[in-house]
Amino acid sequence: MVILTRYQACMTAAHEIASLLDRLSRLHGTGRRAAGLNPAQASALDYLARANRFSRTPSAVADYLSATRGTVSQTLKSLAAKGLAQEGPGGSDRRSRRYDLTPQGQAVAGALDAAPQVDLPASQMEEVRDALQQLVRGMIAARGGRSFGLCRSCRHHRASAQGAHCALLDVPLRDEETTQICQEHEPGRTEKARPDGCDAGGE
Amino acid sequence: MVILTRYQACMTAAHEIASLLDRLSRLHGTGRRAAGLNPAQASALDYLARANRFSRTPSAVADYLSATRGTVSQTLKSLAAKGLAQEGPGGSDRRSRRYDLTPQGQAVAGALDAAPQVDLPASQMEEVRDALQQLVRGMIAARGGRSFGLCRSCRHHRASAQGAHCALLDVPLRDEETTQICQEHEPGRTEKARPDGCDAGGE
DNA sequence: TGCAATACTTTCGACTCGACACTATCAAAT
DNA sequence: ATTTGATAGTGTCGAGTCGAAAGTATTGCA
Repeated sequence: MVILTRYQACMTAAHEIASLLDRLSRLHGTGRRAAGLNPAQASALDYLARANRFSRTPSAVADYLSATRGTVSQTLKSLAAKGLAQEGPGGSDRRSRRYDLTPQGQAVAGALDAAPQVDLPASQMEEVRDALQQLVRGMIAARGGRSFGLCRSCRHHRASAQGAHCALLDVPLRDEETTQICQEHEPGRTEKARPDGCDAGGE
Repeated sequence: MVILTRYQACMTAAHEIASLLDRLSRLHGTGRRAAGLNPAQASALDYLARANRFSRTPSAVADYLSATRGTVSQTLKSLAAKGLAQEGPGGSDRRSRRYDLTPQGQAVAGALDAAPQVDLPASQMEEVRDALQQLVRGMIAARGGRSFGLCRSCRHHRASAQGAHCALLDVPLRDEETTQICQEHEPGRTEKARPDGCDAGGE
C-alpha cells in the first residue's frame, strides 16, 4: 500500500515526462490561442514559415504535426481563406499542392514568436531547448517518423563551389534553402547532436 | 534578405522552444489518444491519480490544466460516465465536489504510463525531465499560476512524531498524502530546485 | 436580512480531430 | 494501351474540446 502510493508520487522519469508534457501542452496551447489564430493554425503557420519548397505540402504538414491529411487540409484551407497562405501547384506531380505564406502570413508568423511564452535566463533557455530537441527526436524515433531537420544537416546535402545541391532529389538549392526544414531530411553527416544546425559563426 | 532567412532558421531560443512545444504537444497528444481516452480525459485522469484529497475538485483540475471550469466539468463527468472516477461531496463546503478514481480508473491511469512514449537512456531522461520542470515553472510563473507541487515540499508542511500536518489547512496528513500533488502548494522549504521532491532514500 | 463572492453546472457556437469515402494522378506491370 | 495499385489531396461526418456566458446552490460578510 505504501509502496503503491510511493510509486504514484515518485514515478518513473518517463511517466513524469508524460505528465509534464500534459501540462506543458495546455500551457502552450492556451497561450497561442490568445492570438487571432487557433493552435492548429498557429502550428501550421509556423511550420510553413520554416519549411523549404519541397516540404510545404499538406502531406508534409500532416507528418510534421502528427495529424491526418484530412485535418491538415482543413487547417491549410482556413489559413488560405484568411489571406495568410496561398495555394498553388506543388511541382511536376500534378496531384501535389504547395502552400506558400503571403506577406501577411509571414508577418503573423513573425509576430507569434515575438510573444514570449516563458521568461528564463538565456543559459537555461538553451538547456531547455536542447532537452526538448532530444525528447522530440526520441519520440519521433519511437514511432518511426521523419526527423524534419534542416536541409544542410542532411546526409544528402552537397556543398560545392557552384552552390548547394540535394543528392536525393538531384536539384540545385538556393542558399537560404539550406537552413530550412526539409521533409526528406535524414541525419547523417555533421551535427548529429544538433541536427537543426544552429551553430555560431554567422554567414 | 539573407539576414531574414537566416533569422527564420536560426531563431531565438524562445521561438525554437515554442516550435518544439508545438510538435511535442501533438506527438504526445496523439500518443495518448491511442488508448481509449482522448487527451483531455487522459490528462485529468493522470492528475486525479496523483492529487491529494484537497486537490481533486473541478476547480483544481481546471487550474492545473489551464482550462476553464466548464470544460473540466464536462471532462470529469465523462470520466465518471465511463466508470473511471466517482463524484462525491468535497468536504465541509457543500458547494464543493470531489472526484476519486475508481479501481478501474486507477488501473487505466497505471496503464497510461506503462505505454512508453519515448525511449531514451536513463541519464537523458532525467535531464529532459529537469528541463521540462524548469520550463513548466517558468511558464506558470509568467502567468501567475499555482505551482501544484508535492505536499511535503510545501512551506506549510510540518513533520512531527505524531505524523505530518498541514499548517495552512490545519489538518493532519496521512503518510502517503505527503507525496501527492496539492493545489495549495507553495514552494519554500527544501527542494527549491526539485519541488516535486522525488529524492532517493526510498523508505 | 441582504448582498457579493465562490464552486460548480449547463448550454451554446466555433472549432479540432480522426475515420471514411471519394477524386485525381502517377507508376508499374501487363 | 490498359489495368492495377499506390499516392496526394479533398469533403463529410460524428464525437469531443474549448471558452463564454448564464444559471444554481452555497458561503460568508455586513
